[in-house]
Amino acid sequence: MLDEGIATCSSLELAAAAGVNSAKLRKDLSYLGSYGTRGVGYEVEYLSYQIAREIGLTQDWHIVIVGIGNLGHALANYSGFSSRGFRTVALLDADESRQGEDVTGMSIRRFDELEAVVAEYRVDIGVIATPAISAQGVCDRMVEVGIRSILNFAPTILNVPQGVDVRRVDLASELQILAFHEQRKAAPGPDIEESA
Amino acid sequence: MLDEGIATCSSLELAAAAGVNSAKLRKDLSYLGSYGTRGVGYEVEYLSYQIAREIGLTQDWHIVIVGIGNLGHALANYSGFSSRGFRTVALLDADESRQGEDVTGMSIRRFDELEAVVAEYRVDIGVIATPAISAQGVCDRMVEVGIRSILNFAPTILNVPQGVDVRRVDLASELQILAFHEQRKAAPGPDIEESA
DNA sequence: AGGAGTTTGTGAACGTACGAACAAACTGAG
DNA sequence: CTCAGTTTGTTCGTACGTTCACAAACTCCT
Repeated sequence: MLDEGIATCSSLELAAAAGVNSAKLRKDLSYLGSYGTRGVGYEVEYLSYQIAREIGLTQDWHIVIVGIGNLGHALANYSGFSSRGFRTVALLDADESRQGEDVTGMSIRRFDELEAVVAEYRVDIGVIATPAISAQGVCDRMVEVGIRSILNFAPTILNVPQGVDVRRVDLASELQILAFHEQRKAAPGPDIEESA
Repeated sequence: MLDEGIATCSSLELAAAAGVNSAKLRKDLSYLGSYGTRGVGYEVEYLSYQIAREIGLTQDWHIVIVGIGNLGHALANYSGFSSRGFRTVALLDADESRQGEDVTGMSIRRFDELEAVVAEYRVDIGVIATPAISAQGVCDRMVEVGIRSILNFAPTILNVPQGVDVRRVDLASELQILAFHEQRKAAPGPDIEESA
C-alpha cells in the first residue's frame, strides 16, 4: 500500500490481505497503541512505521549461516532476507572441500572460525542448515560464543539453555502435515462431490 | 529408537525427545487409540507403525515443485523428503532458459506442462518456490488441474477455494520473529544478569 | 498371592486465543 | 448543528489447547 501511494486503509482491508479476521487484526494492532482513527481507518505510512519499529525492522540484523549445502546456498541467496534488514555476515561449513568457495560474493569459511566471526561483527542470529546429526553440536557452539537466537532447519529438537531462542523449520514436516490432511480428504469420502 | 533396537519407551522419554509435556503427548497419542500399556509404556515398533499409518507415512506421495531457483533447487535435492515417502515427480519453471537443465537426474520442464504432469502421475502436493509476484498465478493453475494441497514458500497469502489446503513457510518471517524476541531481550534490560 | 513401584489414559481446572457485537469517535452532507 | 454512515477499540462469551492430578492397570519382587 505504501508503494501504491494509498494514504489510508481500514482494518477490514488489512485483515483480508493478511488472511485473518478483522477483529483479531484490530486487537493485535491495539497492543502497539491506538494508531487508528474511528470512522477513518489507519494511516498507511504512520502505521507502517510503527509496526516496523515494533518488530525491529528499523535496525539491521546480522546473521550467520552454518551448513552451506543446497539449503544453505538457497538461504545465502534468498533476496527476501536483505530486503527486510537481514545481512548475512558469514557462511560457515565444516566440510574442508567447501572452504573458500564463492557464494554470492561471499566465501565459505571454516566452522571453527565462528568465534572470530562473532568477534568481528556483532551476530544476532545463527541459522543452522546442517544435517540433523551435526545440528546440536553447531547449536552448542553458537550458544558458547554468545548467540541467543537460532533458526534451525535441521529435523531435530535442539537443547538450549534458558534465554536462548530457537525456531524450527522442518520442511518435511510441512509436507507431512499436508499429506495428513490429504489422506483425510480421501479416506472418509462420504458425499462430498462438488467442483471437480 | 527403532534403529537403536529399543523395544519399549515411556511417554516421558517421548515427550523429552519431542520437546513437549508428557501429559500432552499421552493425550495426543490417545486420539490414535490405546496403544500403550500401563506400568510399561509404549512398544516402539508397534507405536511407530500406528503413527506412520495415521499420518500417511505408509504410502508414497507425489509432489511437484514449481519455481526452480535457489530454493527450488534445494528442495529438489532435499534428502529429508524421499526418506519420508515423498517423491518429486516433476520440476517446473516458467523461465525458458532453464528448460532441460538437469537437477539430481531430473530435467526441468515448462510450467505449462503442469496439466500433462498431473495426467501422467497422480500429484498429491504442489510446492510453490517462485517469486511472490508469480505465486498466485501458479496456485490458481494448480487448483485448476486438481491439486488440493499446496506448500507455499513465496511471501504471499494465497487465495484458494474451499477444500484446498495451503501451508505457508515464510523464511524471512521466521527470522523476523527471532529478531523481534532479540530486540525484546536487549531493550528492557532491567536487572537480568546471569551466566554471561 | 500380595504389595510396592511404574506408567498410561483421562477428567477437571486453568489460561488463553478467537470472534461477535457494541459503544465511542470520527466524517460529511444537508 | 444534527443526523446518518463508517470504523476503531474493547468487552464479553465461547471454544480450545495445555497442564495437573489421579484412578486403573501393569510388572516385579518377596
